[in-house]
Amino acid sequence: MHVLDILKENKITELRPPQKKVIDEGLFDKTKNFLICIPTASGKTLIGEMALLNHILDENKNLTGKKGLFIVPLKALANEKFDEFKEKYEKYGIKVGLSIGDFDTKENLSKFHIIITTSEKLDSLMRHEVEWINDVSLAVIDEIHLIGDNDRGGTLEVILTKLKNLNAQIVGLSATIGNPEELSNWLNAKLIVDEWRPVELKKGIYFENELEFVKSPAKKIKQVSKNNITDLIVDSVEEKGSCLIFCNSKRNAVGEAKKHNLTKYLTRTEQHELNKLSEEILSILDTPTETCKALSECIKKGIAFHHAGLTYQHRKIVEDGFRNRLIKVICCTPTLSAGLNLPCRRAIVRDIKRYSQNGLVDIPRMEIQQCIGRAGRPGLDPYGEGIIYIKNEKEIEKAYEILTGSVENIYSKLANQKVLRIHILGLISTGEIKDGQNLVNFMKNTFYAYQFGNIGAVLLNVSEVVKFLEKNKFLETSVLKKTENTVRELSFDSSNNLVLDSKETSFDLANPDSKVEFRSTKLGKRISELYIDPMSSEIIIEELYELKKKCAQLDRSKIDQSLFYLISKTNEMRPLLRVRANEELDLILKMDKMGLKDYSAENIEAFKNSKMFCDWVSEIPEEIILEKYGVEPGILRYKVEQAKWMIYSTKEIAKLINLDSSAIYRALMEMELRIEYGAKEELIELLKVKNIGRSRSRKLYNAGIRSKIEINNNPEKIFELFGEKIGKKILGELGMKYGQQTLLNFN
DNA sequence: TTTTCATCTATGTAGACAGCATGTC
DNA sequence: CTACATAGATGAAAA
Repeated sequence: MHVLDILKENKITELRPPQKKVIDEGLFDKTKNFLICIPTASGKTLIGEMALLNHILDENKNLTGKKGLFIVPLKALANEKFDEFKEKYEKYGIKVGLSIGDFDTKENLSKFHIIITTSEKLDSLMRHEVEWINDVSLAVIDEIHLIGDNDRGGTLEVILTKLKNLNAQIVGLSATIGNPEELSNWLNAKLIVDEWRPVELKKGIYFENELEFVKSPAKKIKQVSKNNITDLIVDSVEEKGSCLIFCNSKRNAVGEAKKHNLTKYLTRTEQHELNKLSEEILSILDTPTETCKALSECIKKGIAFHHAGLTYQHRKIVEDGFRNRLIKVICCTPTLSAGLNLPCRRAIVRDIKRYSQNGLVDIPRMEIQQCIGRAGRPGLDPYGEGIIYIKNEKEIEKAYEILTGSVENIYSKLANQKVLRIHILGLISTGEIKDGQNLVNFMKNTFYAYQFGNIGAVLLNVSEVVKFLEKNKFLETSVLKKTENTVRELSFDSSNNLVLDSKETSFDLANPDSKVEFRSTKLGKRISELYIDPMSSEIIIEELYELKKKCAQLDRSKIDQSLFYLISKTNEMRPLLRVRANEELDLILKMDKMGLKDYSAENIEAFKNSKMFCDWVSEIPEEIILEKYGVEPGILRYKVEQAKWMIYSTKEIAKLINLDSSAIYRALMEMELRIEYGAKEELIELLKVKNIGRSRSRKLYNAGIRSKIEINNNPEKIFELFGEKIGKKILGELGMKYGQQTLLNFN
């Protein structure tokens, strides 16, 4: 078998039991779908890889011309797999491509045989009607149980429904779920459930230095401190084991890390290396923040924390330090519970409840199982220990139930209107759905319809969404029988405002005799491609018109602020920054000054958000922004990323509603550049040069160098400001980018 | 006087996908 | 607004 040959060439000579089982059940039959529920680290990915190779190469290891998709839930994971697959399979002539929000491999994706992507990006690609999609004969979906995720499950469900219609082989890789049969039946897939693990996992409960295992004898943990958890991690570190401690909030993760000191248990070399890491942490940002300092201090003591407030670089240092076994313990939030391959000896779940919109709720068992499942490093640990820590004897029973009971069922989240809005518009704007019958058929094929049987409620929901889309001129419906493929133009009134429909077409999706046809408008099509919620588009359009009315009296900074406020009101910008009690009044006063009268909690939050972006583009130093708005570096980056996307989308919408000659449009165009780097207008020209960002452009500007030409004319000054290495980079880039000869010779 | 311990109160609460066109500190 | 853990403040007792 050629697939197994290739594995052998990659030094995989023996398959693990679940992998064998899947092959025996017919993985290499290209028409057979699979749902595979096996523990993390038991070799799920390899099953996906085997399926990919089976499609892409024929018996003689020649390319078949077919494509396989590898769909993952996280960008970080996509990057990881991309590197891994390239390394392993490019030597066979297989081209591996990566397509995620931040990054597309340079060449057209049609050239690739394996495309690694996220579900949202795949959805977006399908909206752009890429023709290569028809060459896809296999889709491997990692963490397919996320179809039950509140926020993102709907998208996964839609792309799966589409993939089913494409007749591609579907291989779903899943964590343990309560109702795997339901999902596998919907997928028309062979279900494989296996508990096999490469390293044995002992599940246990820890209470007052007593470690009680579900199936093994209890163990008394030696008391070396006043803190139960310290004792538990010291016990592990003394046996050369590492620990992950899962906490329910960022604050708690940091707090937990600060509580312990492992210096006593470190060798001199380790201490030395840790000190170096600690220094490195401080050097990530120009001015280290409180978070940086805290992390740096902890790392010296052999312990770290890990959560979304850390920048990418911080996280990387922590993860690598842990893999190299320098960092002994990481206190983390769910950032580390799924995805990333970061096993440990002992996984400790410190909290079994967490805040949500409905107050304190139980953390889903599935998640706790995933945390616990991180225990056991293949080749390093004789066994792993997955432990729930409890503070109160009363909780013992509950913990036992979590460890031994069944996990939750997963349920379709397609009923959610927000999810439906964006997907129905998407389906109609690509022409996949042209009429009511198409829509009904599509909905009938979804997991939602399969799971709930009765499609009536779904259709009611869907009708409402269609009406919303129609009302806002994102699509048009007609009960006539004629078919028009052309995308409709929008109509505007004398003052150039979009004319919205006041009447609704009446149709009844549930009635097969009721014939209704759908066409997306230009605006709808674009919104679908921009990948934003149609409801956000509604907000954007409304607010843009409002702004247009008053924009003559507003100066430029007021327009900027209004634009930031506008995007902060969209769904995509959520969750917003929380407003603390002591800031509320101040914010309301500032809103009043802006002429904003609606002081609802939501609007105040949106306003706070918008202020932060204003400060960001006004070049307020990062550390001051973080302090002022109570955010952490990682969150600020994330927010800026969101804002950049929404500013772009707002600009595109402005263009379509005939605002493209207004002051608002010009502000949006400039803002697009400014938001990314966080800089004032005067720096825009400099920012366009590669290797020049927020702080370098400011340095140049203040030194009197304010254009590309001036950079090229003042090389000495550049070297003086940035040193030789960076100076060369900047000057070299300028020459290349603008097609001029680089005039200078540096030797 | 300083340190330690117990009690009360105010405070704040996880994560991270998407456009487009190419490279920040 | 949910309901809890935590940090910090306050005050009392011990050193």
